[in-house]
Amino acid sequence: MPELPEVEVIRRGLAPHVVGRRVTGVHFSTKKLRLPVERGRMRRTLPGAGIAGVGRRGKYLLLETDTGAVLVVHLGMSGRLGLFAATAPVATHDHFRLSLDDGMEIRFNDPRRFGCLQLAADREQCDALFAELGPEPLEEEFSGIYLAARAAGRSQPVKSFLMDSRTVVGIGNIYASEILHAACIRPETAIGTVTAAGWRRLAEESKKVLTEAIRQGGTTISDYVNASGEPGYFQNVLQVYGRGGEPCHRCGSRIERTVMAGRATYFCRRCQR
DNA sequence: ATATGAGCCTGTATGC
DNA sequence: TGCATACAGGCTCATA
Repeated sequence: MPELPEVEVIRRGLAPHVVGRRVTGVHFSTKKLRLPVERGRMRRTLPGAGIAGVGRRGKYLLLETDTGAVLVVHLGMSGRLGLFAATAPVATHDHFRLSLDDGMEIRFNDPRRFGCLQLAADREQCDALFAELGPEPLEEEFSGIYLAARAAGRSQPVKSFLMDSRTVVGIGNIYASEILHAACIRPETAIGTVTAAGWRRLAEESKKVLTEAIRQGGTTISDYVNASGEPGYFQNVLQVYGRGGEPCHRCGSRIERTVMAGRATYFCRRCQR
């Protein structure tokens, strides 16, 4: 479900309600997630800790405590993170609940269980988890120059390259199609052939598309909701994703749908070269 | 090294 | 109504 904008919207929604609160308990489902959940360690570490901040790295959400420990949450395809009254009924697929001292709970719900929960003892362990990750797309270091340098001498399709978290974090299947359309570049273009101007447009449009998606509260196709349970609005302004057969808003040609590396891919043959 | 496909799971929509 | 199939926002591993 969530790409960078959705995780960022959840982060911003959660932070004002949980920073400064103290953890009073943790509860788990018995189901396994994509990675093993260290329930014992979390039970020993989290209760009593204060929440010092809510961070984000790519699609990972970070619950930072005043003991230095960081709870790292990834939502996978279908994960949700929300704030609920502790008295609210527990839902199917609620895999983790973090009880707070004001009677609220942060709940992680994930039907497909592609998400994961990890506990880093300190900042160093946390950074180690992210050692392979590329730059944040909204940071200055993410630029056309950077992309061109990373792509030099390689022949991967540009869509796969953009979706590779080692290239840049946070860009998933929806935003990859949207960014490529905004930059007028075909998804299958070999990265070795993209021009300097093309890379500059890709970096710029990545920033624009992701920023606007955050402003719109993310993209809700079927089930994404923010920390308060509300949908986003960016789906209403998607230019290509999910619009196969419909006219391009820019040139009127039919948007095409193909499959690349097993993922639905949308583009306009006329606008994107 | 690099590129694709399978696999991890459940839920929903579609067609027969 | 039931059943089979396809597909879904991510990521990792095996295989070519």
